[in-house]
Amino acid sequence: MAVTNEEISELFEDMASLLEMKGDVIFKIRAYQRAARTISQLPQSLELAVRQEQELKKIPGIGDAISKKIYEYVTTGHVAAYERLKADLPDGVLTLMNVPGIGPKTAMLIAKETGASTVEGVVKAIHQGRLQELPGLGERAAENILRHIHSLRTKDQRTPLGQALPIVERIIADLRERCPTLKKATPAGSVRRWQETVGDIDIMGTAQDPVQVIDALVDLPYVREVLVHGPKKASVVVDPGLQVDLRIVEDDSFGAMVQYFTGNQQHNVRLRDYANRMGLSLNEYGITNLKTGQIEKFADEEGFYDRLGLQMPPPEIRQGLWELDLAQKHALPRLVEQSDIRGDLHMHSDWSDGREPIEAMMEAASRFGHQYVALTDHSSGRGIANGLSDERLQSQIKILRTLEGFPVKILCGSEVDIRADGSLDYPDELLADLDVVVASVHSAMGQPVEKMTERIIKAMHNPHVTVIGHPTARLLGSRDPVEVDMEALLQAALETGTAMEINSSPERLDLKDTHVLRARELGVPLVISTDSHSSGYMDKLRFGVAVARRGWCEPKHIVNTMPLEEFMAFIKAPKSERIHIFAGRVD
DNA sequence: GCCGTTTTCGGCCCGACTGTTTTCAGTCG
Repeated sequence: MAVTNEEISELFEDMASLLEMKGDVIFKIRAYQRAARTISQLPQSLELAVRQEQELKKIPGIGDAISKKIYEYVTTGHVAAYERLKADLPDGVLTLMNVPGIGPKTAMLIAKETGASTVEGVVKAIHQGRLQELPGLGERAAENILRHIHSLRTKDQRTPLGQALPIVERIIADLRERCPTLKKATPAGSVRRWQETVGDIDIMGTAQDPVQVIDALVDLPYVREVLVHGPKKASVVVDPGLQVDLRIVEDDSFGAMVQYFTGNQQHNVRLRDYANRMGLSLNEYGITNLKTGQIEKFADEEGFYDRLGLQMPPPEIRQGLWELDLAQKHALPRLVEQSDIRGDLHMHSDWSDGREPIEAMMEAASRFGHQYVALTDHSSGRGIANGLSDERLQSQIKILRTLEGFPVKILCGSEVDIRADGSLDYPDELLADLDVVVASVHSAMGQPVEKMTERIIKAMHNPHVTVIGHPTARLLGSRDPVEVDMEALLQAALETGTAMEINSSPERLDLKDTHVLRARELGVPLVISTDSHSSGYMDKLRFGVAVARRGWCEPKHIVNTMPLEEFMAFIKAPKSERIHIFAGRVD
């Protein structure tokens, strides 16, 4: 059975909770929590690392004891220390912690004193008045617990970035319109880090009249509920049900504040640890000299990091992994930017399921500033998407080859279905006429992992397949990714010279950030495409660029940053040679 | 349990909020 990093991360998170219940040393507990959070965002599967006998201790926050436990879990399926802890404590204590407001201490107290081991048991204990009598708890606490039980912590209460970002932009625009004194305004938190989903929205600003801005937020027509309304801070819930926190701060502490609220938490923990060793203490107001007690303020983040002798890491890679080590050496990578992208290799016209004619798409691509663009309408297997028959594809190719009047170089392409058995929808002779072939899975998504992996790898071995489109076929919040051995796909991509797509569509973001980081490590060619179905969609490119940045990609890691001539040479070369061309770029 | 520009021992991020407390513990981000 495959062991996922997520599973291992949860195990250590649980171990930390159990240790806290037992009243163990807080620093040991923190160590487990740190390890858990680091593991949840690692690019590479720990199972694989163990099997390849790699050194786990190189991972920050993982030392002797934890690496041994990882080894134990991967090889035996359980961790003895964890089982012992669980056996020592009342049943169900971990379940109780699913209620917001109930942490390890309270869970332990409730389980021990009331015997409740389920959420229902807690409700019963409250109705019987037994919970209220416990030391440290009272009527208010019981009321809060009851209220929170209705909004149980579940994993999927996060909002896709694609939905959150337009809301942020609208709020900032509306505040600007209503408050002339609003100076700076920027999102912080997971939005600024371009995380694929966000829990809430943080906005930081400076203004001559903070009250005016705070009041303006509270009065916005799409504010559904006001949670907090103070002179410098407000928290509201806006229409689709998303919490927005706005803070207005003094100009001179804006840098420290934005840094603090951008996180992520792991990054901040490591940064403050690092600062402590310099005799400095960090908080959201500035940098304090521990000896003199003097506080320095910072109007911008660059100054803040600079005071610590660090290069400022882009928000997307503030992950608490290795960014601070590189920042210290002033050796952070120059991450890819939207302006580096020279072409879009995945889009549809009204020949299949796009909404606009070819000409409109080409006009938009030209306006966007692309040097080249591939039209990739669906293949015949996508009946529902009005996929092109062999004959229609042939006539489309003819039209595209003679289309004139666009500054952008037009490439003939197709998004061809990878059928359930790994064969493709078009014969090889037809595929050979195309410049760019994006091969994607759109059907039989429930296949077991071995079959799905084999299926996609078979498509990679086709000499005409340029790119694998949205490799896991997930739809954020609505469709789980297909089960596939990503490591095997990436290895096959290397062997066959096939590129992997970063699909920029905000509901896909597929490959995802951690896959991209792994692909980058291995040297797999990556492509950032939009999968546009209308001309207005092309600017979704920024989402794909953000995923690439979260995967630490520089321009050289992305195939479609190549200028036209270089790109044409790349796709004209046989696949077996492409990986060498690409590697020459990366070295 | 982890880690090293002061340390292989002795430190370990920081503050806000809440509800329960008369000075703090627990939870959260």
